[in-house]
Amino acid sequence: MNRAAIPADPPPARHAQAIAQGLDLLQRHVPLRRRLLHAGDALYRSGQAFEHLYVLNSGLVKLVRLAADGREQVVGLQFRGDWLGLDGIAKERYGCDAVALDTGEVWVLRYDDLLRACTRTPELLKLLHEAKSREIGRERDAMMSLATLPADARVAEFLRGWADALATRGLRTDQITLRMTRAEIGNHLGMTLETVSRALSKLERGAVIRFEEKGRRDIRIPCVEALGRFVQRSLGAQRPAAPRALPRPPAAAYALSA
Amino acid sequence: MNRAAIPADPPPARHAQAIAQGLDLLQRHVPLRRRLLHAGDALYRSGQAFEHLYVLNSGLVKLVRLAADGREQVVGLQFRGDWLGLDGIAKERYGCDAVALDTGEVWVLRYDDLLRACTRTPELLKLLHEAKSREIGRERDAMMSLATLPADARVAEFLRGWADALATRGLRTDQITLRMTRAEIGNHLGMTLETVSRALSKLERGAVIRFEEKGRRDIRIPCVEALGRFVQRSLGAQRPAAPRALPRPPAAAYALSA
DNA sequence: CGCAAAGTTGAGCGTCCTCAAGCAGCGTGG
DNA sequence: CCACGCTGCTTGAGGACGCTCAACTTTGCG
Repeated sequence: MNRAAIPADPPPARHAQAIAQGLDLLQRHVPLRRRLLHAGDALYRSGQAFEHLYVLNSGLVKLVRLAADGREQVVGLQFRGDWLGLDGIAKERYGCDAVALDTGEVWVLRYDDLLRACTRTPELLKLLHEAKSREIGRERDAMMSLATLPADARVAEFLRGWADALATRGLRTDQITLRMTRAEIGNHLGMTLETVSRALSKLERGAVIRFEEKGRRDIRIPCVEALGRFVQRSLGAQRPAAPRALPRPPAAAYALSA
Repeated sequence: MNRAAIPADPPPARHAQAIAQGLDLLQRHVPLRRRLLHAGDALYRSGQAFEHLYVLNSGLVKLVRLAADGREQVVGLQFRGDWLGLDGIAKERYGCDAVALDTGEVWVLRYDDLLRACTRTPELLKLLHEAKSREIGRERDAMMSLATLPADARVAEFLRGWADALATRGLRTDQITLRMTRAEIGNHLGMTLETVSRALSKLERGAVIRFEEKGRRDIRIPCVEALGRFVQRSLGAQRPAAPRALPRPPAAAYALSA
């Protein structure tokens, strides 16, 4: 039926409340340790034995995956309310480094404690399931960005995603302080630092963003929608319509019901 | 400590048994419906209300994500034992299309049935958690491939991943039947169909793969390790050492314990 | 004040995309 | 049976996007 019409995400900033409630639920039902983070601190490292899950209460954490051959990539950024270490459950070893990019606080909980608490408090289990599900979805968006967007648009999309993350948490979205170097951003987005720099300059020339004076890491976003429009424009320039689309199957074989 | 030394994955084909056991556990404790799949059948569509989870018993399914602007991408392939629909839990709507690429059988289970069963049979819950965790890890590998490898190597890595998936399921890995067109592969890997074709030709010239006569979709892989070596070589050609590495922080701030 | 790290910008080049032509497999119908 | 058309695949030529290399500026810190 309504294929393209993906329903809009839930209300604007009711999310923020949901996150606060989730955190509250956690702290009331699961034994946890609070740990203060400073930029550069590692929560855990790739290959380390999995034992704890982490929930970020404040601050910003990057996830860095490293391959056996030495390649490494920033595969994700985590904000308040996000869970860390979920990828360690399957193999009983973490699959990434988790490194703080800013001061903050993380809640450390033993995985078995959490599971125990879940049996008593089913809402907790729901919280955990949703966190994982969300992570999967987010990663797929990142993949799609890498696979289908030109460099400029990828940077714009990255900023839009960051702004969204802030909005979801009830914070102002007209100003972002990037706590990463151009090299880190480039690594995350699959491009070089020079390309990131040029893309940002181009966004500035197009009045989509503005640099706050002093330091090129504070970015002002007058209008978040303009970022989305910039992405659209890059897409439209490539092809008249339906960029890189797959040939759609005959739309048959719905067979939704029994 | 042992940073780069990520421990090798569990024994060779004990995995196959683990998958079979998982499926058995499922079928014994969760009410499920079996559904036969034919190539082109859609299990579910993006935006549809989430209600069921699916576990693939045989066959091959692709996950296609579609963005609001019409872009779409094959974000994953699922084999026997894999779970489908996990991304629907958070938003209560599926985030992808799941389309069969081959004949097969999928087990359909109501999510709430599963959760109920989990309270009685904790191993089931463990199974579910692991499936999600594995999915997260797999997606990050895909991201890294997109972000850090040149086109040729991406294709090689794709084949290696496919062979791995077969090996994990106790199947022979010296022969792969690609059930996708070059366009689909290219879409998945973020390149055009022509580039896929050229990459495959190059792999053939390098004797890393061979085409089975009749149809260019059956690929023979004399030696899986050769694929990995091909990736390494593409990497080495780019830079003398440490391709696209991040500047590693002072390695301080371990603070593992209390 | 001076050095190191981060960022910007330009010039040249390589990888990959675009466009185009040709071929192979396959089902349909005369 | 073969002509026909259709879809999928391969290969080549040319061009564009993004990478490499390099010079320079700015910021931050001892």
